[in-house]
Amino acid sequence: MENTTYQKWLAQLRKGYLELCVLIVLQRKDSSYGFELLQLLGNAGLPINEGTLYPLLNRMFKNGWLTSHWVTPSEGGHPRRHYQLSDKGAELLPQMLETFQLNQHAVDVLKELTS
Amino acid sequence: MENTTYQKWLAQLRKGYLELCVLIVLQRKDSSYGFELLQLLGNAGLPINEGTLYPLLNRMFKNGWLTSHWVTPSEGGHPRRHYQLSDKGAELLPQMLETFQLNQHAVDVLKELTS
DNA sequence: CATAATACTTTGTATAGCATAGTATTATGT
DNA sequence: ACATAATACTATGCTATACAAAGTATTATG
Repeated sequence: MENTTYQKWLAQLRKGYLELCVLIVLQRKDSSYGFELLQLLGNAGLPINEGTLYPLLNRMFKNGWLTSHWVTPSEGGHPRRHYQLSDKGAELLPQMLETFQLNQHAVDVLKELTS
Repeated sequence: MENTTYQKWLAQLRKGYLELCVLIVLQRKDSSYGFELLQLLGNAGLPINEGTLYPLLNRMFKNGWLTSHWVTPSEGGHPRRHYQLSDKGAELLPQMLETFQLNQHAVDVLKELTS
């Protein structure tokens, strides 16, 4: 239990960050769906909870950052809810990336501080 | 109001991140207090709300990441609550920095994805 | 025919950033 | 002497998100 507060901190650090990651993937892949993103991000070193991703996709859709449609796979299987970047999402992504990189830069600046 | 959801996202992205920044500053400066951190981070491009920073310092103290003592400035002025890195905080900081940089790396990996 | 895998939904909990208001002391200008 | 600004910290209420856990439904497998 030694690093419980660290684990809690980790969950906080992921706020906002996960949305950025989803936007990046959807820009690269054109279209994807929840279960695939779950595996894709997991394989990229970002294991993400079902109960995190699905509500997150829903929020991003409601915010107008994504468009969505249901797809029934021709090869059979459970219907999938596919998501794509909307115009708004495509406009937002570079802003978010810039902010993310500015944060990275600020950390580097602070590390140069002298007492 | 066009980017209200972007502003909300920004607030989310700072979660966890601000704590990391405070830890970095305290490692470099040995000791600091709320009002000074407010200005220091502001000057480094991270304007931070009073109502964000003071509770944040309190939480970090309660988590055992910081030690604290009150200082009455010899030159006069309002008493200041000084904070320093605790052993636990000093142990946590490199872990957090690594996580933060891994996140940066994951973003770079995702940007290399091909459809 | 039971089980696992695929795929999405819903509910409840904890936490953090922020806005706002409040308290208190010292310095400054007239 | 007195109002105002600057310094410095505290407290309250709101909103939003990550996660755990449980639930629903379909298809594939042994």
